Amino acid sequence: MLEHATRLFAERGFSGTSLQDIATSMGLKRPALYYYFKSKDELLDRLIVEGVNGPAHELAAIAKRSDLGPAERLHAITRQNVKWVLTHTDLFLLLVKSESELSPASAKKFNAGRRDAADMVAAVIEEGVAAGELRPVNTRVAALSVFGISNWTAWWFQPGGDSIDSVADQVADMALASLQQSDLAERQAMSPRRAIAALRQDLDRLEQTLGQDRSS
Amino acid sequence: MLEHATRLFAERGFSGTSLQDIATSMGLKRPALYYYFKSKDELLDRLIVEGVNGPAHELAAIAKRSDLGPAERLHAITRQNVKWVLTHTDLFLLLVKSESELSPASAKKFNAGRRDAADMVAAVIEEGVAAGELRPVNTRVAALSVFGISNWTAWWFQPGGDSIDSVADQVADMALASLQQSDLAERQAMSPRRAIAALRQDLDRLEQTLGQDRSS
DNA sequence: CGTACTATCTACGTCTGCGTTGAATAATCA
DNA sequence: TGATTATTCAACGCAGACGTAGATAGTACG
Repeated sequence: MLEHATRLFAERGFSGTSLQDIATSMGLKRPALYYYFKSKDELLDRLIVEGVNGPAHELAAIAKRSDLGPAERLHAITRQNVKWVLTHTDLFLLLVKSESELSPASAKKFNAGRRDAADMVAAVIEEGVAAGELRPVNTRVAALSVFGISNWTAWWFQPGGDSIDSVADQVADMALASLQQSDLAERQAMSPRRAIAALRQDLDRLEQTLGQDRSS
Repeated sequence: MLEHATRLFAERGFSGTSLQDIATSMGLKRPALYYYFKSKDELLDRLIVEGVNGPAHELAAIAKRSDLGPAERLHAITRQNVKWVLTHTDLFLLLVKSESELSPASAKKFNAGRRDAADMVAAVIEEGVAAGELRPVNTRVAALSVFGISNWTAWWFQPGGDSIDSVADQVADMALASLQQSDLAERQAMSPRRAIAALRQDLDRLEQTLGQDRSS
């Protein structure tokens, strides 16, 4: 029943959905709903409780993993975030569309959660820049852009088409690539010793290619 | 006065904003508004008329420019799109948040416009992939992701901080980088003759670096 | 069988918000 | 200055939506 409410609120907005609509979609009369919650506002609060800190825990866990480099963590975070958005699309859209109608307490938690998430991603990017894996950028803009590419999936993903995993993969690839240091710039910045090592790799690859191409 | 309505609708949603709210924000009584429009729905329709095909014209013009390569056009389109979103934030948020409350005719035009824009960007990306400038990807996902990174700016941009132009620049850089062929992958795909030329360039750069570093 | 609890309903009260009407006031023009 | 037009208002009617009260039916359990 919370699913029905979440779906309708996500589609038509909180104010745009009457309890009558929800009741009808469940095959009930309107007063029956008051058996489950005290008021429409309390219903909204109950719905968003699961949403405010939904992905925060998992994202923070990824951000802390020391076995991955910053770039890998950024990729994993983006991927995980897309997967959460696409498996909780209704809840996510409800949160975004009805942010202004939240109770003050919920709104506060909501904004704090968003800020924390952005700070967390910004920190990972900052780290990646320091390590030379990512391009030097305004980390706040970069972090929010990563959320943008992830969150917008909620507006266009269609369950019938591509799988959630394949979309999450490509979106995470793009998010990482959008910030990753290009090889060219990387080499210009790297030490002569490392540059020579990179050139040797290139030569190895070239040799392989020519070996395979012996027929031509 | 249309500005007042757009702003309030964008903040609190169409259903969430009463005509009383709008009147109060303008220092008028509610019935005075009916001198300017026939009904609340007509007001909404009037507001979105400018929005439905807002950036479409300019974006299409960029997409058609033959003096720019696909990658450059993608960058320009993204940049222009971000600038439009950030100079029409209220209108944009109104459109996105109240999509479900549009009149059928407006909703149809709105969806058609969105689809056209996505197709247009997808076509540019497709062209870029064919030209080897962009990575091979699902062009639909890629195009919608580009819109994601652009559109999400509406949720976080603050007029006080970075300038619209600087944000648009960085976002466009990221959007392009998210799809641009990396040097490494490029070399793996390139012919041996071109690979050797690229290696020679690398050596030249290395020689220059060492020449400058003679003191060490 | 009777009590208690669950889940739902019909009917009602109340409030908010939309839209209308007719009149009053201000601006403009002849 | 008189007439016409532009702009605003107070008062009203009405529909829709929230919330409440009390009744009804089914179920569990001693």
